[in-house]
Amino acid sequence: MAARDYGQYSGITQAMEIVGERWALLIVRDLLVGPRRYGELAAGLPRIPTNILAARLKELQAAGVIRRAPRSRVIVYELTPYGRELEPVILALGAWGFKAMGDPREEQIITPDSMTMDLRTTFRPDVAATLPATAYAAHFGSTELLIRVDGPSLDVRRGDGAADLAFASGPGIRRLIAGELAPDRAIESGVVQVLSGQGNLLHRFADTFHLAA
Amino acid sequence: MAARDYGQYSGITQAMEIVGERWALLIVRDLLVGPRRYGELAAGLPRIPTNILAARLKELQAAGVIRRAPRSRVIVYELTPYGRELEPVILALGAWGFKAMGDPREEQIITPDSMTMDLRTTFRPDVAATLPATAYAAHFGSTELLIRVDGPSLDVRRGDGAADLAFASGPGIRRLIAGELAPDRAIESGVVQVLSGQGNLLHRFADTFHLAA
DNA sequence: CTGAATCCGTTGCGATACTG
DNA sequence: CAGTATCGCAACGGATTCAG
Repeated sequence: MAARDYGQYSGITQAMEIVGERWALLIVRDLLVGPRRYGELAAGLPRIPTNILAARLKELQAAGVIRRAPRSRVIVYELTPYGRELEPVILALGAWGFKAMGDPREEQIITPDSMTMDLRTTFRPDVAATLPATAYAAHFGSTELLIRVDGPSLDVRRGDGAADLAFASGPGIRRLIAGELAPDRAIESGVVQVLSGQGNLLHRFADTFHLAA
Repeated sequence: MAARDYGQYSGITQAMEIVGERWALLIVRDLLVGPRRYGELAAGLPRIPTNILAARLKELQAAGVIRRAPRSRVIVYELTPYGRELEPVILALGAWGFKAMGDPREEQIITPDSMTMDLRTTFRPDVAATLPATAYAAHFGSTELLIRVDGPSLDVRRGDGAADLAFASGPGIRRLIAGELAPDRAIESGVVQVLSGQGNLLHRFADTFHLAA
C-alpha cells in the first residue's frame, strides 16, 4: 500500500485507494443488484481471474464495503450500508460510459446483472411516474429479465413472468435507449422482436429508459 | 487492449475501459479545476511517474476525454465537453471517499486542485443560497485559496485576495467539514487559526461546506 | 461442487535517468 | 519544461490444484 497509494489527502484519492483497483467497481456493481455467491460473481465477470476475485473480495471486506454473510448454509457477499452508498457513483459512471458505447465487440457479452444496472442507469423515474404501470419481459440472448415499472419505481429481476410486453433483443437495444433508433424502426428492422403484447408499448419502454446525448 | 478489457458490453465497463486505469480519474479531477500544463499536472499528482502521466494523457486524448490546446505559446491540456461530463462522477466519488477519510498519513499532501474539488464536493448550494455572499481566504500549508460564495454559486481560485474571513488550517479542516468538530472548538483547539475577519464567520463556512455521514 | 490458494508467464507501474 | 527511455518489481491473466 505504501508504493501504491496516491500520496494525497483528498476525497477522491481516498475513494480511489479503496475501490480504484481493477475489477473492484464491477464487483460492487453486481452486488448492487443483490447479494451474490462467489461463483455467481465469477460468472458475472467472465474474464476475472479467480485469484483476483478472491483478492478483491478480501480488500473490499477489509475496507468495509462488502461483507460475507451466511445465507441458508451458503456464504454470500453483500454490500454494507457504506458500500451501498456507491450506487450514485456507479450510476453516474454507467451513464457516462453508456454514451461512449458503440457496437459490441466480438467477445463482449451481456450479463443479467450488468443489464440490470444499465436499465437502472437509464431509468427516468420522472417520466415513468406519468405513465401507467407496465411490466416488460426482456430476452437478451440467454438472459431473461422481468422489468416492472410502477410509478417512479423500478424493479428488475431475473426470470420470466407475466408482462404487458415481451420482447427479445440483442445489443442493438442500446441504440433504442440512446434514442438513435425509433421504436418502430427497431421492430421493423428486427433489432427488437415482439414476442407477445402490443408492439407500440415499446414506445413506452423507450420513453422510460432513455439517456440523452 | 485485448487482454485487459472486461469482455462485457455495459455502460460501466465501457467507462472503466476509458478512465479506469490508475491515475486517470485524478488527472480528470485536476483538469476539472481548469486547463493545466504538463508540469502543473505532474506537480498536482506528486507521486505519478512521468512516463505514466504521458501515457495517460495520450490515452485520454485518444478516447476524446481531453485535448491538447495551444494557449499563448504553450500547450495546455483541457477537458473536452465529454470529459467535463465526468464532473458528477468525480463529485460522487469524492463525496463517498470523503466519508472514509481519517487523519492524514505522514506523506499525504493537499494540493490546490484537490482541495478545490473537495470544496466543490462538499458545497451545499441550497444552504449557501440562504446566506449572504461571503469571501473566504483559506491557507492550507503553502496553498492559498480564495473561496467566493455568492448565492448558490461557488468560485474557488488560487491566491489571496480581499476576504471577509481569512484563516489558516491544516488537514484538520476535514473534521470541521465532516461536522465532527464545531467551529468554536476548531478555533479554540488551534485546528483553525483566524488571520483576519470575524471568527464567527467560520460557522457560515461550516454550514456552506458540509457533508453528512 | 463451491470457494478459494498456488504457480508462472506477462504486463503495467514506479523510480530514475536522459533528451529535444 | 515537456516529455522519452530503461529497468526492476508488483500486479494481473490464465490454468491448475487444493480444501471444505
